[in-house]
Amino acid sequence: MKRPDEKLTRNQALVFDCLSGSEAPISAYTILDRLRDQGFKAPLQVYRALEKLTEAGLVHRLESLNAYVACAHPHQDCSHHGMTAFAICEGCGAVIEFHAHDIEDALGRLARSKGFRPGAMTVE
Amino acid sequence: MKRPDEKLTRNQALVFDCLSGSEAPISAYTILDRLRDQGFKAPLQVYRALEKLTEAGLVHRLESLNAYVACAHPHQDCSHHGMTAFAICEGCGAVIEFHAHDIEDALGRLARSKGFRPGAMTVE
DNA sequence: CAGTTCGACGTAATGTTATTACATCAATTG
DNA sequence: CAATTGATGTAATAACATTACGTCGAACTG
Repeated sequence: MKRPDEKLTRNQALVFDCLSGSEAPISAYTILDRLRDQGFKAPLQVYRALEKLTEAGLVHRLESLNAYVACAHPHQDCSHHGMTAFAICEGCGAVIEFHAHDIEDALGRLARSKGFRPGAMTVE
Repeated sequence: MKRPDEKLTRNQALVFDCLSGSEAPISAYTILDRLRDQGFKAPLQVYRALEKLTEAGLVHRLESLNAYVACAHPHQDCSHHGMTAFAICEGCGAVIEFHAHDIEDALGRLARSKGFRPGAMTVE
């Protein structure tokens, strides 16, 4: 998997590679454990990296799992895509990521009709 | 708010009433604190009740908040409704719960087209 | 260059959310 | 009655996440 490491710091790159190399979503503490050999010692090192990567659209958080996954198409900028939806296999943990603009629009309209201004959307 | 307490045990009824009486979603530990006067002492008392109430469709878990909320229309049986979607105010925490069958169907079709058989859906 | 600011980092401690393990008790049922 | 089942009580622990505080180095600014 390609890694757009242009502006990534060392910690961010390590976390991103760890996620990219994982078949299924993994938790922050799993990442921590896997990066102990690279010098990681504290959760914060992972969480700080995850925060930046998520902001950059390179990583997504799966709310229903408390786990993280590398973006399936990091060349595009997911952070500009509005909603990202995930299909998650309850058996093996495999994740399919997709963008459905029609669904996003429909949800946005529904929310607005209730007086909400859509910020983030979670669809899993 | 009406409470369909037919088959609820004491603990389940207490937890349900606590959620029903709350404006915004609250965490399991907040529930625990609010029920200390009623004899609650351990997280498990809350989690066990939440599990049953959720199964019964009387309570929903908001994955993005790690919090719980009473069902907005417990007379219907949400557990038979497939997807339940939530609009959550980032400012005040107010929640609107709604069912959107067209969106549910569209998501289901998308998931199936990727080889998934839809189990649970989270839309927030 | 000196001084300042700012972002990333290191470390420790703590806070929050959820589960496991094990014992008890009451109601049902064969 | 014996056996099973489901709800409960209590304690301990696991899993996930944040706060607090100090250091360092790069980039800007005078």
